[in-house]
Amino acid sequence: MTPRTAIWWIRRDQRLVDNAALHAAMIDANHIVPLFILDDQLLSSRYSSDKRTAFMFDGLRSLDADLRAIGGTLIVRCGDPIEVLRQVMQETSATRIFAEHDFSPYATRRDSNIVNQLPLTLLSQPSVAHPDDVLKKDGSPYTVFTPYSKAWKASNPDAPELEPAPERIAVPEIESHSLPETPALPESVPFEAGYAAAHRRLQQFTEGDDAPVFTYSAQRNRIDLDATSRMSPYLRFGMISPREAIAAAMRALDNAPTRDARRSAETWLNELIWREFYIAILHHFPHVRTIEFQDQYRGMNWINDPEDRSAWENAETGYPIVDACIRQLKSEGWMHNRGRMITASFLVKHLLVDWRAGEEHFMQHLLDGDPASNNGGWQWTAGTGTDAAPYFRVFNPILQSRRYDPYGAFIRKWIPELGNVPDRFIHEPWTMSQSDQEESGCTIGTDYPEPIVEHTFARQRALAAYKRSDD
DNA sequence: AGTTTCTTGGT
DNA sequence: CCAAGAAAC
Repeated sequence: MTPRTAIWWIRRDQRLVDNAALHAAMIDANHIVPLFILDDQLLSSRYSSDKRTAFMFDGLRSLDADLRAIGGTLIVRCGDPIEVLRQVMQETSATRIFAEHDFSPYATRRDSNIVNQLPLTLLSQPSVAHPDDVLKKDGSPYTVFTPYSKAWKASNPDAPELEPAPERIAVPEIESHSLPETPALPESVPFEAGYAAAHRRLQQFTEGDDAPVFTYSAQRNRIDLDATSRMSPYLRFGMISPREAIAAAMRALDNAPTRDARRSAETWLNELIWREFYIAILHHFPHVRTIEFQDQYRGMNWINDPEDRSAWENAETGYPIVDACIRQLKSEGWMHNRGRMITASFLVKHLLVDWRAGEEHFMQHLLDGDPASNNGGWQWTAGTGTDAAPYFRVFNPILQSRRYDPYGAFIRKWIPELGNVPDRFIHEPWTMSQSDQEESGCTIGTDYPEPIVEHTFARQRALAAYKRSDD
């Protein structure tokens, strides 16, 4: 058989199972170059993150192991993608390049340039529904989630069939750079990179009659429980295919033992569709990356006090739930979604710090940091986005804390200074009397900060600022 | 995917 | 006074 070589250009599809680009490459050719390009442009961006980069390198090492198990190896090169691709095509006589789409703005620019110069074929995913496939009747994109999700479900009624991993792969012997060992992923990060770990977590979340997905509706907001899927870091890098997650959600829908369980599975499926919604929003409205989707809020008078911003970033706001969530973010590289809403609302509304500052901080720490979802979430909280919360929805951090960390277990885990504070004060420790402070070994202002802003005042100030912009 | 305040109908 | 629901922010 004459050798025919194709490049599988790996980007956000770091897996062998259900990989459209790999599959297409293997139909086209009998020699495959599984190529990952270390792109300086991306690694040096101020939105990049040491933890996320370390997680990605771990994932690539895991992918390399998976490739070696079927007779191949991962090829790593550094440099400008188009130059690297040209060079590798020349070295291997590869005739075509296959990659999965990446709809984020930088990737779109990069790929449309390369498509014009090299035989690059882009395949479906990372979203199950291509952003151009779920549109209103008049051909315009949806900007409200519920109708979008209805159209999405109508065009994707059944669980997708997954493409299995290849059993063998033949990779030409060419030079490969080794991946940097540093920065290493800190021990405190509770995510193991790679497909095997992702698949295990997905199974644990969705399989069996007592699977967590069946109690998701009731428990997903409980910040003190491990009741969410935690799939986001894996989906971020395609360490598992979104189709596999969606297939699992649809299977759970079919297998749900009770009406309540079915509703729960539906809720989780909707979360996966939110991800697709925000990919589509960023694709159709790339300007949301820099400015507000709703133009009436483009002239907001943010206070942007640097001390407030740094108090928030350093978990020193004096609101235990906010500070605990920020500590979780920095330690685990992940934050519970309820925590994301609480901390984001606090920064944007209580402190009137521009949402872009929070977006950047999240990008610097989240393993799952993704331009589409992160921007969508921040604009949602700021009330400036598509289908966003109306501006007057200001979270009360004390109420949220009581409701979603009812025993204060999450707060105590992350803020040991408050470990002996009685339950009735754990959500607002500044209300302790002098003697309560002494008894619990926590003096407010010394062991744990005073609240940097008073809730009722902050709420009124936010409402006024938004109202001014709204008029 | 919210919170606060006002209104109503009960005691 | 209180609870529940409506209305406003």
